[in-house]
Amino acid sequence: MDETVQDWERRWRKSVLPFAALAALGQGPKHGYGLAVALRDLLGAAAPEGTLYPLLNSFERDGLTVAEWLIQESGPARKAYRLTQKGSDVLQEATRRWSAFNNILGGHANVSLD
Amino acid sequence: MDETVQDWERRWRKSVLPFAALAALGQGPKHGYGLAVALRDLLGAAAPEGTLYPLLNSFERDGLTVAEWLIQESGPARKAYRLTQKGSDVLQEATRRWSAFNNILGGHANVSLD
DNA sequence: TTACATACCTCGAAAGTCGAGGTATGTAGG
DNA sequence: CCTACATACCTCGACTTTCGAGGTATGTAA
Repeated sequence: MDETVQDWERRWRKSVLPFAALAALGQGPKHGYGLAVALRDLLGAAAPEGTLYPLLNSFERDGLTVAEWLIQESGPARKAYRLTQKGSDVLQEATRRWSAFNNILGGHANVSLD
Repeated sequence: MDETVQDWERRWRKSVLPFAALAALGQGPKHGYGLAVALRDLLGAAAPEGTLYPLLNSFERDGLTVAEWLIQESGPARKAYRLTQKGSDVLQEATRRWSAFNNILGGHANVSLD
């Protein structure tokens, strides 16, 4: 809201981006640019491409996604990323943890995150 | 749960730690070691000291906390960190965003984070 | 032909992470 | 007395991550 919090935009984005990207991919395969657009809608702020593409590479490196080149009749080729089973598992676990920590933040501090 | 998710322990900790630390300080002033213990209870995993102390320094740098040395009659001196008004504001905003994104993860995807 | 949207990427400086190690005090056990 | 452990702080350096800037290319609309 006010500029007090502005300094934390960066930190917030850092924290939320990997999970937001995973969640967006969980709704169906997406290519880099399409994911950037989806994240802009989801988070209200653009994810820098210099962050997004290395992040997608790390997803592949960790076996969370597989990528496939889609050649179009018109326009540049697209590299589409699809969640693997492992990617789905991680997303589900991340969702569980996010929710658990949300309860802690909300004051129900007797919830464990183990 | 299983080892599939194990790789994401590090990423999860990275994401959650700044907020968990801020939330823990929101329940009252703490010194570094005490915060480490509180976080171990809260997150079920120890925050490395090599991460925690630089993080606390960044809190001070950003004006989220003020520190005060407490000399004890017995035992080593403690450096206690207390949230500033700005720190409180940031914690409140972070809590709001965490919750909003939790709704998105939970499937209520029409919630905005702006 | 200028501009913008789509679509990919790299580079390099800056920032952050974190295991290892260092310093010091107090307590408990052998 | 020596060892070990808990408390309590910190730095160092290798590593990873971030991200603004820049580069390449296609298609559309003014």
